[in-house]
Amino acid sequence: MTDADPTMKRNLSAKPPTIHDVARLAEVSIGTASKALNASGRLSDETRERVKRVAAEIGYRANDLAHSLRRANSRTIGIISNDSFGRFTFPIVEALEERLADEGIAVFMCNATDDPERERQHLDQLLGKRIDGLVVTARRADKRPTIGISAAGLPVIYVFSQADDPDALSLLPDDEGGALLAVEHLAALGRKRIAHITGPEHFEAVRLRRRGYEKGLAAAGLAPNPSLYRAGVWSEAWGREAVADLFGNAGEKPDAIFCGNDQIARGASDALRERGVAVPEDVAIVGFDNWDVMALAARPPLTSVDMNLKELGREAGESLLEMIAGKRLSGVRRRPCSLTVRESSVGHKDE
Amino acid sequence: MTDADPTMKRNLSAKPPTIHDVARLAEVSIGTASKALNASGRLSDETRERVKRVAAEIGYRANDLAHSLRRANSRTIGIISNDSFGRFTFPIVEALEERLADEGIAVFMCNATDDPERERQHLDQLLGKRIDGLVVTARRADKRPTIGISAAGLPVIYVFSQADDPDALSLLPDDEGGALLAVEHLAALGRKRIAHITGPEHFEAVRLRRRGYEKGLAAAGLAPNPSLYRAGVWSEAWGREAVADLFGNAGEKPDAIFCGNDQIARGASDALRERGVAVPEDVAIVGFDNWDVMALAARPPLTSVDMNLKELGREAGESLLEMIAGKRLSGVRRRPCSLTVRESSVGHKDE
DNA sequence: TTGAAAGCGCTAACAA
DNA sequence: TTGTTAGCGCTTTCAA
Repeated sequence: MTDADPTMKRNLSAKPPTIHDVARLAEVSIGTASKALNASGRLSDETRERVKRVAAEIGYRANDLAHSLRRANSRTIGIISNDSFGRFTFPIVEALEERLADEGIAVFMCNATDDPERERQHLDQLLGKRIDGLVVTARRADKRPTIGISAAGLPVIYVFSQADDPDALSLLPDDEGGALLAVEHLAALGRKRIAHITGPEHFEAVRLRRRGYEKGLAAAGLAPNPSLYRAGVWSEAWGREAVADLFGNAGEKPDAIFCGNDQIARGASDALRERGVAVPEDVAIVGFDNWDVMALAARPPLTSVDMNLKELGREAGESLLEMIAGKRLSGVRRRPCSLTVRESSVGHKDE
Repeated sequence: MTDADPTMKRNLSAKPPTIHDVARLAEVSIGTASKALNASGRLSDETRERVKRVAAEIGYRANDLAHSLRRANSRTIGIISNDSFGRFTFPIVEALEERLADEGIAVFMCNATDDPERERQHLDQLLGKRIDGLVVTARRADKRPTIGISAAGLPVIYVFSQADDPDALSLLPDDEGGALLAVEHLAALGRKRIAHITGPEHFEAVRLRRRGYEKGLAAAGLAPNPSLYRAGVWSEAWGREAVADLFGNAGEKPDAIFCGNDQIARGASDALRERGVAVPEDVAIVGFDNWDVMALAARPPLTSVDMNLKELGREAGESLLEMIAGKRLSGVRRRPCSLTVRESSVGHKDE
């Protein structure tokens, strides 16, 4: 695999051309070449064209390192995840990167996977690279310790992750509002006995979604029934189990289920079908996350709350840009969720 | 949200301390300070300690930009995905980042989402940052055009993505070998009529896995039966449909199904259960990808081929480091898959 | 309109 | 053992 042919050896000494090379070949001074390439200052068109032509010919690309050294900024930011990048952080990071790329800002990606030592190490490295800003993200939307920034004045944003420092800016989906949307939707369909099967209560998102669920019931004039609320884990198996429990014994059955995520919703949907309960005719289902893999594969496809993560990422980029420009932002901002309606709540659309 | 209190205004002029500051406060020359902090050269312990103490006190962190400008390397690499980062690329990128972080190399993340113009733009930016190496990745393990590198000598690795340039290094999972593992496993369990339900044939992975499937049959002395091979799409619905087709008409039924991915496998598994066919007693199932969300939620959990993507990423990092060190690597390298055995092929483990 | 030169922060070669 | 200085590639003043 290793090529020993010396003529094929990659030319390690082939350094990229510098502005000095351009200036020499175009027979102008370095200062003139710089002016020509940066379209700044007064210069004859002839000279400018000549310099540009030479630059293109030799494939000149300005060295951003040198540029950053002169200016105080690196046009670079860091994004650090204290849990492995996953399903939730990914759309966020992607949209953020896209927004910043528009401004010519590059993104360093660091994964600290809940290892504080590694986080510190990454942070130190990023600081050495003189990043202009930092984004902290996580898998769980719970509070995390404020990042130990030794560089005062570095703009920091927490996305899908909440700092315990009130001076920091945190960007989160509006879990409560999302849940409210779901319940309003079910109530508007005439459902009266709306159950809520959700994840572990140590997640702040679970508590917030529950609050939205209860507000939704109240707004629809429905009395909350504690036996229709079930907290468990984030799995399909739990969704099936909770349905077995809710429908297994005598007593009044729910006519709708709002689930804490799409996996639970899918499990619930499967369990209902297997019991011979029709979805959505007998029981309407709404999930949370709008994760296509789950929502579309379920039978019928799931109506689900969408956290608009891409939008969240784009906005994080926007805010970071503002902070880099000198604006001070802080506090917790929650962005609205939306509802994607499919057959699990409204029946076959074509019928 | 914007804080107008001037005393709270972040100190934009608070530049990070330089080695000059350290030298001044420690009352030594800049050269001495540098030597002390880099643990190089002869120096009195007393001076070295004093410099280090001062550096720690004022929170000095060397400016990597200046450092990189002096040395020819930036200790930075770029990773560019020509499709959005997803389920497959993520573990790869993560492991790669982790491996490189060990060497103090930071990773720029760029997403080009099949937009050649954006890819060019990102590449230009990365070149400006004087990256030491580049990793190209993609969602589909098919051939892609060699990246248009104007910087001769820049080490490039294609991971989970294959360049059409034979001089480039591509790192891929061994799809054929993985399929072989699956079929060997099923044959060893005594299955004789092994079907293969898979994805679209325009994927190279589909063609390779089919070849592995056929080799596996041959190795077990089983005659290939064209009617047991079904190519379709990568969805659960297709898995269900193919099962309905395979089991719907008279004629001999398969006693095992090797599926092209876990979604198909799950669909197949669901369809079999709903037909009253027992898995694995009547029909054993093996999936591909070992995607926990699918494999563990299926009933029973799926035996599946694991592409060892983390390992692939780690190895990509390793190879890139070697290339940066001057080694020339090229060609297509396929890394072995492994088989994760669960109840869909061997029945309840506890019984 | 163009050129010369300082300096961003750092390291390394050389001088003291 | 410590200090001085050139120079990495760039932009920007100031001078010509």
